[in-house]
Amino acid sequence: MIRMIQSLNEHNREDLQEALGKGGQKLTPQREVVFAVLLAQRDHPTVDEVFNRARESMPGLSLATVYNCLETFVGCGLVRQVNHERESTRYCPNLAPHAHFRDKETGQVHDIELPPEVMKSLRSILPPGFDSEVIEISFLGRTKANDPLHSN
Amino acid sequence: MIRMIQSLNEHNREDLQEALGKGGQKLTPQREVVFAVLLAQRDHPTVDEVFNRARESMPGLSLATVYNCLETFVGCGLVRQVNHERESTRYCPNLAPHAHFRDKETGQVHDIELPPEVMKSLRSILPPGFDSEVIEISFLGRTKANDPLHSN
DNA sequence: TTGCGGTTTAGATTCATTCTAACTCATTAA
DNA sequence: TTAATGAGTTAGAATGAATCTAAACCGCAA
Repeated sequence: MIRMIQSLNEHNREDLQEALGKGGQKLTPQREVVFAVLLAQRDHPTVDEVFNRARESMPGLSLATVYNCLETFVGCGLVRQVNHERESTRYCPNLAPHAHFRDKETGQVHDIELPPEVMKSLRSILPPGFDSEVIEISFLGRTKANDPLHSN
Repeated sequence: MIRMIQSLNEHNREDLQEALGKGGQKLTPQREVVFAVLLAQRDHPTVDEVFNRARESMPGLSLATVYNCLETFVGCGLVRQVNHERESTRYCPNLAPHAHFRDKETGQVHDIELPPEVMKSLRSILPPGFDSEVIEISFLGRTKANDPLHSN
């Protein structure tokens, strides 16, 4: 698939700048390109994938910078890390609470919406004294129909 | 803590032998020692931790063998891998369905029982066409009281 | 213009894990 | 008894994602 990496639109750039600002960080050209890559194709790319896509519009970009940018985004709460077993970390700009479904065959990662009731029932299984900030839920399996609505 | 690594009791050795046999694998002295280490202290050790504990009773044991043994156990369904972020894989002989709670401060991993209703409600959030074999749930947070009942 | 701090960069380093090839050892075949 | 087979074990090399390091860069304030 040929895909032009356009820069961020006005709205997204403002969001990015604001979130970075709150975390005491600046908006740089590199950060803008890396963020644009994440928004352009929401397929949970690895750092290498982000790197390769970003270099299409910014050839001088270095891998270390992509690591730095993504770490900064995570620190500012703009982006979530997704880990499966010990494979390369993937990145996802979907901030709504959601689980991940990993297709055993294709390796593709799909977002699964998490209704509040389910979150609540999960929190309820913690014994007293256990205080959880983050809950990670991941499914591993197969997708029979490739529902395009959920294949991001 | 000083801890003697005893070998397996009759009952556990039989279980191990049977499970290995079903997977077309043999019971070897190394596998017995590694399995005994997992049963002796259910604290989700890393490979290195297993290695160090196992060498107390079998000094010639090699790290590669520990990797091999643990992989064999996982293949035979005797043991589960536990991953958190991209830290070293940990191993756990608790086969009942359970989630993991990771203490942000100590790094300790606690098993959290998973009632069938919760499993069901989780399965129900998958859109049609998504068929999941494995569900991994992990909490990250703090434990206020160090409840000894759950600190394995 | 100079200095400063944060950012970017290339390359080196780390470290868990996997791979490789030699070796051991029990069992089977000759 | 000996040879052959094959799974398991071993030490060390190789891999690869991620981190570290030190130099270069850049916008900005003094």
